[in-house]
Amino acid sequence: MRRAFTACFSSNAICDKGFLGFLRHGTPALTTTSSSCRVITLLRLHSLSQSPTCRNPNHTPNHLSELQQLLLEKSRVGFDEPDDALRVFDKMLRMKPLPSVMDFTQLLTALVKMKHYSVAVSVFSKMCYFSIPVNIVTYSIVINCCSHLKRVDYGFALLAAIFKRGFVPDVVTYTTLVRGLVSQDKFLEAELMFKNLLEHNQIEPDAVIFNTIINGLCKTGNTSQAMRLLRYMEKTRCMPCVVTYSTVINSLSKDRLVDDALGLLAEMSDKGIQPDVVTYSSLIQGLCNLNRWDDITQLLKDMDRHKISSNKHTYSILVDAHAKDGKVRDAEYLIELMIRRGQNPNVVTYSALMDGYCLRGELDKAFALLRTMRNEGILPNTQTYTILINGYCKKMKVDTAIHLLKEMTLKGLTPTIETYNTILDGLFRARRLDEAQKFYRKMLNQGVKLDIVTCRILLHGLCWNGLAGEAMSVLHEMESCGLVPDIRIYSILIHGLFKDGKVDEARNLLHNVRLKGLHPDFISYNIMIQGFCQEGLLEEAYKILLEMEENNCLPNEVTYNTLIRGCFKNKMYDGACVLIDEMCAHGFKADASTTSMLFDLLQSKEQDPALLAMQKKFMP
DNA sequence: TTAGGGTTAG
Repeated sequence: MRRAFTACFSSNAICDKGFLGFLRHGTPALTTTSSSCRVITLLRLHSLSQSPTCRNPNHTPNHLSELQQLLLEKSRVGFDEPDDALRVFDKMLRMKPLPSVMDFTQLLTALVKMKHYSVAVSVFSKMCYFSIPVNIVTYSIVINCCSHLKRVDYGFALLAAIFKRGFVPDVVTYTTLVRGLVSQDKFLEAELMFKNLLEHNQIEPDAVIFNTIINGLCKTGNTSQAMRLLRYMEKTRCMPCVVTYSTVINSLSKDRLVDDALGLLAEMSDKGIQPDVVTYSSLIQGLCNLNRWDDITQLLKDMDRHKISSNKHTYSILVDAHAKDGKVRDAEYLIELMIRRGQNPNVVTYSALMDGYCLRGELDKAFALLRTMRNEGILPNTQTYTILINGYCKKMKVDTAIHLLKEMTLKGLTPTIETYNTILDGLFRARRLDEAQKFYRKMLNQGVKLDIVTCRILLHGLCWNGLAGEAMSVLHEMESCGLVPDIRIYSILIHGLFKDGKVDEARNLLHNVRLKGLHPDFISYNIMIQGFCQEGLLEEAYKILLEMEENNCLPNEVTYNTLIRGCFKNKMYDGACVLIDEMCAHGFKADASTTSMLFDLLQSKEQDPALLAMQKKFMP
């Protein structure tokens, strides 16, 4: 196990196909599939390419104007298949005179609309090969494709080509690159590039490039800086727009600062900037996270008043919130409602409902929903399977979960680290230790990159199965591989050590936590109190209680209940009585386990004076 | 100037 762990953390080799490999990889085979629309398209183009050519520059040949109309239409609605676009491209190559740069860029746009970014890149490379004229717009489109494919490095290679060919990149070209950097978690580089462009007057910044940077700030957790940039925009010629506000509102909502977000909404209205469905959906999401149902109703009414219709996103947010809150019937009703209002649920909507079923343990319904999705032609994705796998694992049906993992892989879906973590946890919880360790090794062999959650599951699994010693060895391995354990990892281990009766080791680890300057949280403090109580070390448990108060981590209901039960167990009824009074004074209540313990004690025949006093107090 | 860039959901 330890060796396996080391192997995982030291193997970070990345397979890089390079630009050509990437092009080859991205080029689909020019074969198979047909649809009525495609046939019509091809017939039209066939007739276009057969028609006589016209070289009069003052007169657009009929076939070209037809092509332009077709491309315009396709760039609006997209082709049915990428193959269609490629066939159109081949016909265009053979046309005389050659269609214009704009015609070719419209073809690329159509591919981008269909999200066939790698196909668009390969079309571009063919254009270069056949010396088809290109311009800065063509380059910007292709850079955008590279950004979407998370290959901003190729985007920069294209920027070099732009300079080499004497074109001048404009604000759109640079915005695309900035966005590419942001989407590849290179925000600092994006910010630096933006600042340089401004300092050297390379661009006249517009709202879009500002919004891209603001979005980057939000994504990197700098919402307050994003807010400052919004304020800065107000002082410039390009004023913040609905997208600027929506981006910041979305980020504030995610940070649980929904009241600030609502403040911005009011500000927008004051300034005459109309919020749209994205603005409202972001706010609704924030309110859902805080279960502020009344405010959500209010916002939905506001949307109605302003004639802003909910879209798939809005409904999915609402379905998810209801499902997570256990209100699956309401979630089902919302899906019915969205269908009635002409919004078809998609994989996100159904997966959210499925999560609700799984949380309630209604696995039959969750599985039936998977079938419904398939019948409706909605393909379940990795997250759908992960939700279902999680549902089965929580119900200890790990074999079904593993079967689903195989099924998703066969369907060409790539499980994520969350999928693997879920199964690993399921195996440990089902106490199928050998299989868990085997599964873990398989994860490593397949090159799955572990995260801190995997480590927690592994350590928790070992501790849960009475192998705290082994878990400690894994911890040391983790540290030697450069992974910094957090307080949750230490809590798991301290819990495990106490569980195995290794009190001295638990104490040592606790000492290490303090030495490392980590701040224990409620959970870790409560674990320690429980551990000491279990061992009859009430004095040490009480010291932890005092430490909590000193460290501004005030004891909660769990703390008091744990300590009180510890007192009962160790026949320290006086102490229990004082703690009960203190707990009540703080507005906390005895939980089910403490109450039943107290009830049993009061029923007992024990003649302890403190117990008799308690009897008088609780059963007068 | 009929072609290119920015915000939301599980």
